[in-house]
Amino acid sequence: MNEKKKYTDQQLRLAQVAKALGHPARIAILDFLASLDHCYFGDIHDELPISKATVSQHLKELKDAGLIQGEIETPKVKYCLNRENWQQARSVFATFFREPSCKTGRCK
Amino acid sequence: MNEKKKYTDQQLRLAQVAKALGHPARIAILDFLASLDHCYFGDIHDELPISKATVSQHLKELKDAGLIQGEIETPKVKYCLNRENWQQARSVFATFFREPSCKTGRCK
DNA sequence: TTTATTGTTCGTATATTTGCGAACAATAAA
DNA sequence: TTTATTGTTCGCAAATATACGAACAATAAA
Repeated sequence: MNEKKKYTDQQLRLAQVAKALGHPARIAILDFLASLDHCYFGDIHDELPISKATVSQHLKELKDAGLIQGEIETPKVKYCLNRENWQQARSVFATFFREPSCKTGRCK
Repeated sequence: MNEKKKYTDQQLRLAQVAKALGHPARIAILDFLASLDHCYFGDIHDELPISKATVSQHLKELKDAGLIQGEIETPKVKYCLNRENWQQARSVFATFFREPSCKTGRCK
């Protein structure tokens, strides 16, 4: 048994999402995906100054964090935001930055 | 000269802050600091399941990201949020999660 | 069948992150 | 002076992250 507290689920999820956002390439990908309904791998690659292998890797991380989803449309791969988890992330951050008194009390 | 775009300052700053938030210990530290006006190193260490050397390291990262500030009050060290940068971070995230149409247009 | 297109995966190199104990610094107390 | 308190810094080990070229898979086109 540990003597000190571990982290809450909220803290773990927030850290997980923040980590996924912790690279400019991934931010650029999300900015891009948020600006349209969907697009293909090549479109994303064209937006970024890195190799396709690296883009693919960043996309995988975003997918693992639940922020985006990909779907094969042979011969292309279609990507889009996972809008549901995107809103969840938004709310997790909003809560984090909210005044502490609002988290516990009667703050709308 | 690079052929493809680099990242915008906004994207770089957001990634930098997100990276600083990308570990549960640092989230826990910020949650704690946000809940009070200030506190001392020992108080933070008591909240976390990690060694003081590691706590000190996490604090340094948060300080480097501009999210907190420390001040020596011999023999203790007082820590608190950097409220100004905290609000800036809040707004950078809020913008990021905002609908794209709101970023360019006439959205309040 | 051969060739082209579109991405993913593999293998590898390098850099960064995380974590800890030990040593250290600065001051105060005994 | 010696001892205790409070944190930081150093040195190191192990784990992750970042990046890329090459190889590969799946399909479509020639």
